[in-house]
Amino acid sequence: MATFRLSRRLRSQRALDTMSDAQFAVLATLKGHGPHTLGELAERERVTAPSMNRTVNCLEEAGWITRTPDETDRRKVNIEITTQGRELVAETVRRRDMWLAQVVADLTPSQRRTLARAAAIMSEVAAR
Amino acid sequence: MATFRLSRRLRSQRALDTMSDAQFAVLATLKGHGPHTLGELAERERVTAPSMNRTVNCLEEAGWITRTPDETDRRKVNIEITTQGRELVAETVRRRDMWLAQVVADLTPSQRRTLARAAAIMSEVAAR
DNA sequence: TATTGTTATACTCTATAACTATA
DNA sequence: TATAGTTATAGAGTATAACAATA
Repeated sequence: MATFRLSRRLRSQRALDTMSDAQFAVLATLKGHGPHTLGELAERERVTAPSMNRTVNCLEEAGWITRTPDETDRRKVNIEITTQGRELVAETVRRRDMWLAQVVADLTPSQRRTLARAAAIMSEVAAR
Repeated sequence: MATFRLSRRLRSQRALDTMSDAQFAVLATLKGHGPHTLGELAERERVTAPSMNRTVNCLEEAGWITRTPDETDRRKVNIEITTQGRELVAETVRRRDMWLAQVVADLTPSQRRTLARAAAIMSEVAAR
């Protein structure tokens, strides 16, 4: 329950209210891990290809990403984040960091250490 | 990021694949905190009344909840979880607990203490 | 023939605006 | 007149099935 609550609270801190979680997740992946094909994005987000295609369409229309046909395998399409897309992700991260910084400032050093250790364990657990 | 990852992983453990998160959240609220009016549910889930109305419609058609006009204020509708609804929530909680139990079994006692402490801090933080 | 991306279709969640019934 | 719930309508995410282009 604590995980669900905190997740929801963090998610509410974003740069653009109009952008959905699904869209932002794709944008964050592209910014953090470079260009991906549609299939790679779909697999990474555990979503079907048509679903990811729709999300990517929205991002493309808004100018946050670009589609480029792959040179070597013409079936593939390389999806890349634009400069504006990068800035949007950065701004959202800044907001979340600001919110977290305020919250963490009120915690004791011991509580901070606990959260840091827990984060590592939680990531490990979620990967199973 | 750890919070988002774990949240997603936990959410994937449910009794009915066909039930959405929004529907399950309402059901869990009704089971844990008793009957609510439509407006109360909407406010609690931070969603508009029409949106909640639609979710409640689906739950009612499926037999997980019942609608009953309020006796004292006829504008209001009391929404209550059914016996089957209770069982569905219980089953989902069982599944999540089973998954968590398996995961936690592989952790050290120190790691478990860290997660327990972190959960309390995270809940507190999310409430701000 | 298999793979990659796309389109067609359908259902749920979300919202705002407008409407009904009740207070 | 204000409030609680509902319906109308529209946009986005999700899915499966079917299709086009390419390997």
